[in-house]
Amino acid sequence: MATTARRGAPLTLDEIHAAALRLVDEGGVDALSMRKLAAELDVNPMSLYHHVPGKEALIQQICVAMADRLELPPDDGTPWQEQLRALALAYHALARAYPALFAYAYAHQQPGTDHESGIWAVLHRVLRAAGVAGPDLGRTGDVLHAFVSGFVLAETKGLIAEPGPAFDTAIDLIVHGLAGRS
Amino acid sequence: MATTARRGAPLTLDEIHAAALRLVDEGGVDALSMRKLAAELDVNPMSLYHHVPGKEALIQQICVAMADRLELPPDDGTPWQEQLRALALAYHALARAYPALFAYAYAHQQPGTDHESGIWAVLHRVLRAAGVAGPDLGRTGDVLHAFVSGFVLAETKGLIAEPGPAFDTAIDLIVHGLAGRS
DNA sequence: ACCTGAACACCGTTCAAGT
DNA sequence: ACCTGAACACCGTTCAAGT
Repeated sequence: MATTARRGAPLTLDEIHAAALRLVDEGGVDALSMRKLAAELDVNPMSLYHHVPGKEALIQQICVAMADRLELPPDDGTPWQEQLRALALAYHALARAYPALFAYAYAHQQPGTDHESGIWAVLHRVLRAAGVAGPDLGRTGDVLHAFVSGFVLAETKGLIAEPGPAFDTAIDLIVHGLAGRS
Repeated sequence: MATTARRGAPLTLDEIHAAALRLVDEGGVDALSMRKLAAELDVNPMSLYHHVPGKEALIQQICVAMADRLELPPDDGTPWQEQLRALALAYHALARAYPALFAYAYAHQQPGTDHESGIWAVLHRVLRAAGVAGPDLGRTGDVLHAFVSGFVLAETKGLIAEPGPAFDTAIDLIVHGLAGRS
């Protein structure tokens, strides 16, 4: 018999990730413990360590799983203002889908790790379309990423009184700021 | 004798806060444990609970202690662009002084708690000077706070490649965005 | 190869007891 | 009033042992 003692099927990394995402979704990152996760999967806590190096690594893994779910807007022919708004909306949607994990990912982000996969390519493409070039490109990209991250983070925390109008205000401010720079 | 068993002087809330800030400063919020804090103060772990309701409350307390150290720029007669920059710089300085705690405070901020004391008054004053009024005032204030918070957070995390120029880019973008709105 | 139980070194916090 | 020791219910993780 190849079946394990307590479960019908062997433990899977995807299974672990799904359960971990569920726990984090329900009670925040603090609610994720290796022991509770194992209980959720009906498995001995130590079995997890055969699929994952440790708790911190597991959290990193579900962070990139979240980042992979970011639906980057395609390069349709629409003006850069609209594409910038679409990108911000995608980021916004991701944060709303995984509020707790998004906040954790932003707070624990490391300089090297590029958790957002292709987001930088899209952002730079849009900025180039807006006429940003040379050394300004990298700086403006960093700034806009920080701005939008800060906004969606604040929004998911309930710190924005009127999220809808405030989102428009935010995008308008960025668009006018980009258009009106010296 | 009024002296305690292990220490010359009785435990003080200020003493606890100072030690907690030191621990967080050295190893991040995760490095703060009631037991390590007690050891640092040469005291039984349980003694802390006579001065503080619990760990989470203690962290909240040192967060407001940090917020109190925010040096808000005075209302000199300088143009609003300059005052906005000064306010952002003050926020920036606070984040650099307490990087770990600042990130924690932003990630765990609650809607009700106004951790930043007078910052909103200053921000709204500057925005009014910039010609923002009516329902735009609250929205724009929320947006700018989130933007600046996001930027200084990213900066303390080392996510901004060129912090100096990027800060200028960020302020310029906001200033032009405010000036050029419809 | 995959899983497990016991064990180690930690946590935050309660409670009854000390002075 | 302030402090303490023992205890409870948790953690993450190592390690040797099972199949």
